Amino acid sequence: MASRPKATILDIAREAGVSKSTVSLVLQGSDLIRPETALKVRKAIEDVGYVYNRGAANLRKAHSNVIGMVINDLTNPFFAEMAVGMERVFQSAGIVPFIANTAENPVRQEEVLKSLMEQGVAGLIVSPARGTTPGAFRRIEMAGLPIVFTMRRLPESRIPVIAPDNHRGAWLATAHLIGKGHRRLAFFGGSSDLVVYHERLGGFREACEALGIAKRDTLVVEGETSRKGGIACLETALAMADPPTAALCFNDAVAFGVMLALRKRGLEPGADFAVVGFDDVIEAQHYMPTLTSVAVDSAGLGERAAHVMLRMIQSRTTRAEDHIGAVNLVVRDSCGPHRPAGMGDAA
Amino acid sequence: MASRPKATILDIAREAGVSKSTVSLVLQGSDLIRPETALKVRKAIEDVGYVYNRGAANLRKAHSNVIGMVINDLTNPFFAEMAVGMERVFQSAGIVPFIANTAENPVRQEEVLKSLMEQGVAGLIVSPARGTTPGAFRRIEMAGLPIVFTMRRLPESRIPVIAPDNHRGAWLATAHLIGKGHRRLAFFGGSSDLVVYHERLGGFREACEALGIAKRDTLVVEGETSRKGGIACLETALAMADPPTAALCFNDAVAFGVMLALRKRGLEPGADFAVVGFDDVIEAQHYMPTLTSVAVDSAGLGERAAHVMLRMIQSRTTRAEDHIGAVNLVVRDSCGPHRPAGMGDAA
DNA sequence: TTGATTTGTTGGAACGTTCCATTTAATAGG
DNA sequence: CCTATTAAATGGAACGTTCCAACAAATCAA
Repeated sequence: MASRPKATILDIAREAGVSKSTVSLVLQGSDLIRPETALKVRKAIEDVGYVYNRGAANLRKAHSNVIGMVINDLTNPFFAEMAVGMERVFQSAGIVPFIANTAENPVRQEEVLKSLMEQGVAGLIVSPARGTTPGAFRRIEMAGLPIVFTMRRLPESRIPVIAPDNHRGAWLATAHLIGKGHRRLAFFGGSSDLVVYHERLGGFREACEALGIAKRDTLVVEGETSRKGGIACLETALAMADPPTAALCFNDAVAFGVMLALRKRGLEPGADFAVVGFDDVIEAQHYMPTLTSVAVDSAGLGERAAHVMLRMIQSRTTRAEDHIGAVNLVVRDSCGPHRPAGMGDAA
Repeated sequence: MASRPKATILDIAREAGVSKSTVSLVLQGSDLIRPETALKVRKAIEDVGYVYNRGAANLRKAHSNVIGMVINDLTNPFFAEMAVGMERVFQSAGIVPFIANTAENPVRQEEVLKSLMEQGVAGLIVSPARGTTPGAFRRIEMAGLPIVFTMRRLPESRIPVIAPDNHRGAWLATAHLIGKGHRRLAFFGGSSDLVVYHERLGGFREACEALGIAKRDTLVVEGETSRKGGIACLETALAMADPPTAALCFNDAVAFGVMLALRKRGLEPGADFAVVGFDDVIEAQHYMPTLTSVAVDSAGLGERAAHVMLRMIQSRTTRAEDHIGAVNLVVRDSCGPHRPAGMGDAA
């Protein structure tokens, strides 16, 4: 039913008794058209139920108003927060972000990128899936399409990156744990095929060294970056001879998993074992106990990425500087009481 | 830099020494082409860094392989879970879903829908923003574009809906609370401009009536469908003369807010006040206490929606039947231990 | 040999826009 | 009254694909 053969600009022209060029001008809001004519045209547009065909338009002007946002894990609230930040700035620039999920699957990522490019997006904001091959973005770069990475960076690539200061964040968190008196520390979750992993782990290691924790009192357990991964990490750690008493987790999801596993063993997070997360997703302040975490300002990073992208599009360049976002440690309850509450920040 | 004037099918033809028609055939994987020719062409494609222009193609065949998914709140994990379900089925059908967020803003929704249509999507899966005007989808229907609603339905619309059995879910949850011995019940969160709200509230009311709770022992507090909304609802309720001892919440986010607010007042969710959520997002099983909630099988609903959409596209119809998904109550700890515990004395 | 058939390949006309160059109409200057 | 100037509207040639009708070469039937 319905499905008449789709109105075009010519149908409108006929309906309004003008030429297609006039209609086109009206559609673009040109002031070369007499207001009354424009009105007549707009009415016709409404009448025939016209929908603009951007594909056809792009054929001539190649100036799409959509950018693609490719995310490795949509179910991580972190990315949703970031997306919201981006949308804020894109909206006011009249451009629409389409989001696509790769579910951490490089093959899927390839498909999604292909589709987005074919669709003629003006730019790409990507958080690459784990295991992305180095050459995966060559075609996009060759096409001269603006692209920025968020959160993750690829080993050799020259593509600009917007990411938090992972090194410093990990350093701060580790120092906090040591300041609490812990002497046997662990780093939980993540895997070494991620550059971020090395950054965070590096911060952890340096802080340990600088603050006098011997390397042999330090434990690193790789694992999935999810609650499940966190649970597994804790199990592994507690099975060791001289188990750690505190852990910095690769991200909040892992931290939640760790706390969960502690509870299941009858241990109290904070009192019996200190845990710090990374990302400071909204849930962090709602957990029991509330989670001390490295806040990375996800929405802010999203906004920043969007701005960088806009600038790249405007100046039609494919280069831009990296941007390392400030981080700060939000101290809550998951590392035990830190003095009488009162001037705490855990809101 | 870079940005050579973009290779087209003709450049490939020249490079490979064949005609553009041949290239086109190769791109479509036609078996009318001699394998060695195809190989030659594919090599040329690689060499010139060609990217297919789907806009141009659609000009002729109008057969896009993307569908748009428009959701009202990307930060609600519920939708992420649903999106993942959809993606699963779409992927195997070779179609790519693009997700766009409306942030519960009808104006934004309008823009997003417009953009998606202009882009020539093959169909639309929409969870309408609150306050969507009745006519918002007229143009889409006029265009004969397949569209299905998820989760929410519009008052008068004939657009097919995929949603959980809200009425029954609320009924079950309410019955559970009453079975626990509660006699003064509240319904927290949501607002009456949502059809879902009336469905859930309806289930709540009917259960109360059927199980002998007088209407005056029943409290309904509208509010935002977020943690913040939940907090506000609880404050309001506890300020009443004869406060309720249990609440069914519009969704899990509200329930989390309520539990939070209880804690802040020194009350223990489950023991001092029972709360039930709706949606059963993953977090529900990780909270302290774990949240009793109505599981709606979000991923399953996503899959179902995707299937319906595929069928609509194939049979090029714009009609389909509603689908009401089964629900079931997942009992956890937020309503207290299983014995008919002490009620009464709140606040 | 000749015509018919099959197998690969190809030119050209769409598709719905934009935009340049032009035309037409109206206004002003002399 | 004629010519410049300005304002408003227009025709037509792109843009990068698909697909139909047509073609050439090779194979087959007689």
